[in-house]
Amino acid sequence: MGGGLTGSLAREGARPWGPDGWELMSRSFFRRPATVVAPELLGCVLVHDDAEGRVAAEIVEVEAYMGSQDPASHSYRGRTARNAVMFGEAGHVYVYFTYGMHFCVNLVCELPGDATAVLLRAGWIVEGTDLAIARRSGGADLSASHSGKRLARLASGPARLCQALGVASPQNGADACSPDSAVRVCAPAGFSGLPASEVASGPRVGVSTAAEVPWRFWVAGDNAVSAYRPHVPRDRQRRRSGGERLLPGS
DNA sequence: CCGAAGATTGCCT
DNA sequence: GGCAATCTTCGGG
Repeated sequence: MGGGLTGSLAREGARPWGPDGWELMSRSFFRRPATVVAPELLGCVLVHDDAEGRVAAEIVEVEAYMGSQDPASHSYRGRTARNAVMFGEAGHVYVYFTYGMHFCVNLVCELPGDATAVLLRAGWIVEGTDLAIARRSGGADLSASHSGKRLARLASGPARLCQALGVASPQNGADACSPDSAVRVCAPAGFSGLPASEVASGPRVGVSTAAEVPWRFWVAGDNAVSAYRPHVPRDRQRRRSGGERLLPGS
């Protein structure tokens, strides 16, 4: 196949990512409910520039979080230091830290105070593949041996996407609609979302409340979309070093 | 391929 | 103190 680009495209017939024909998403695009914005972000490209270089990913899986109406949203119980960006201007990036080791990235929607957002769950790297691989493999240079399956996993999952793009706490609050921002979202000129036939939806992943609403959207058939895993409540929190054991005879 | 379990920090009850 | 919008490794099939 071609070979001019640094990354592969997720879909046949898509406009190739490059310097021409792509433009920044407008603020007004994000000033709508997250459930409307979310599916339209599929096919757009998230870009992050830093001292190491540029990595860009086509967005292929997202979830909407609906603020005070949505018990699964970080903003459901009001503003805190952590979620403050969600309560601000649309088009900004809300990055949060979770599970003691991972970052995830959202795009803020609607009007200030609404605190709705779209979580970016998976992407295809379309620029900066070598840097993305280096970041995901902890610095080891494994770029030679990369099958399509392994490439698909590079940014498949919200924390993998952030790691591949180098997005973390310093990027929290960045304005994705500003040409001067390190983090931006772009779309082909005139883009108004993928054809409905290419968009699938279903329940959100890893969410224990409001599991019934189909607010997860993905590019139908895309290899980088994580398989659906229903939420499983924890109860295996025991088991520290030091020999806790199950009761005998139960 | 699949399921189970550990890692590791900060937020919220 | 519990557990999270997760990922990885490891062991078995």
